[in-house]
Amino acid sequence: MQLINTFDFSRAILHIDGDSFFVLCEVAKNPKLRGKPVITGMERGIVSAFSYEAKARGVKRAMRISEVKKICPDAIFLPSDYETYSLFSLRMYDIVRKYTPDVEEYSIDECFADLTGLRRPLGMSYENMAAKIKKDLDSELGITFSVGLAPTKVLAKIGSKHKKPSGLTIIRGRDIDQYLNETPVSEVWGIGSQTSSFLHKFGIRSALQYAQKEERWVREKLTKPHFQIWQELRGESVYKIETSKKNDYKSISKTKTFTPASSNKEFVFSQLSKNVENACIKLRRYNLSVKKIFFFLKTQDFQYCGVEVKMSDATNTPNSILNIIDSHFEKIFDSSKLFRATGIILSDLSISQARQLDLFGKMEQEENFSKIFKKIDEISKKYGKHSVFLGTSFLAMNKKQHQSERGVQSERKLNLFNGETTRKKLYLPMLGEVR
DNA sequence: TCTGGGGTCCTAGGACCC
DNA sequence: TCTGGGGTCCTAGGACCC
Repeated sequence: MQLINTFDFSRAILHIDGDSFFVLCEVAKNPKLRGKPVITGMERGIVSAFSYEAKARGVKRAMRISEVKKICPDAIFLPSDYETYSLFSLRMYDIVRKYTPDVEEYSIDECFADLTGLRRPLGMSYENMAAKIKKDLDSELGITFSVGLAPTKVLAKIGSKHKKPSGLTIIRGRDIDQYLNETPVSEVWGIGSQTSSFLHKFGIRSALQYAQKEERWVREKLTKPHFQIWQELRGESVYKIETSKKNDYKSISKTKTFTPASSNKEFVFSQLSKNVENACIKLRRYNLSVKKIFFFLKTQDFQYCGVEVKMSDATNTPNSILNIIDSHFEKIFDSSKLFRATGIILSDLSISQARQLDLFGKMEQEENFSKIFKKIDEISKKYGKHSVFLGTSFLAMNKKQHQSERGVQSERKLNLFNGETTRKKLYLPMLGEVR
């Protein structure tokens, strides 16, 4: 194949991937865990991340905790501690930024960096930069990373995946074919199961076979994202490094599965109510308001039924959303079915702004709610999330809440509530509106 | 993969307009 | 009422990611 890129690095893109990130953060927190089969995700009942020791025993992603106990009785289960992982994540980005400002915070345990043009200023080869960054990360954070260096993002991803854990893989222009030949097309970043099986029909199994297809064929048979991947595989960099920090959302969603499944209408509604409250908390944190909602119920046999509603005015308070949901809830709830989860997706988001009063005083009411929830956000900041919540969420709050939270917070919560009196006093008026 | 939770982007096709 | 041609905007749903 004649690659576009005949020299080693037209661009030097680094991809850094934390090894079993959540678990290694836990080990860094508590060194006694080192060398043991550690598993995170306890609060969800399924495996989220697992140590290499657990992997060696046959533990897999998304496995049920109960399954794990059978094959690995000495496994150590931990709840996810996102605050700690986020701190490690920030430190990871900062260490890489000591070398270049062009860092993309791709996910909690991954980032990309563009090293192009830094050989002279830093006085070292790209290979040495990659090795040094990895060394800094490993030693400063006490956890290991797998690193790939290549001319494009897609190739750098292949590199970091090539040798794990703690690998450093350099894919020079002239090495591309060799690495692509070893990589199944289904493992390429951005090629999922649908596209893989489509490509299989044409005899394309390796990434190399895909990269060698004629441009015309790719353009005709596939869509833009896959065409871009094809370009990237051939060493032509089309994906830029996104250095801007994420500070807004196109959509916000909250879904929660509960066990056992339930056909109790009030209970299912309260689950949804809690999700709505959580989604609105996030909405307000980013100073956003929503105009379109989609809420759904998931039955025990994984059927979804949902309703989408467009609102005439943007809101960021749960009660107005719950009012709407309440008027459509009958349509999707069926007491002869068992439900296992509820969810809400907020889309058509915009920056919240002061609204003008309309003739009917509706806006004024919305403004007042907004003020109330602003206060509630302050209280939550002080006393912990869900120190105050809507009456309609009560059934959902009550149940699991205390197990997963730290004792201190629970106590405070109880004080603030002091039973049901406080809640009723605060929320009965709204409750009346909602139900 | 018998199924947890949170996102993004792209495209086809309909609605509507000239 | 039908026929031509061309454009924009919006939405549903697919596909993919961590």
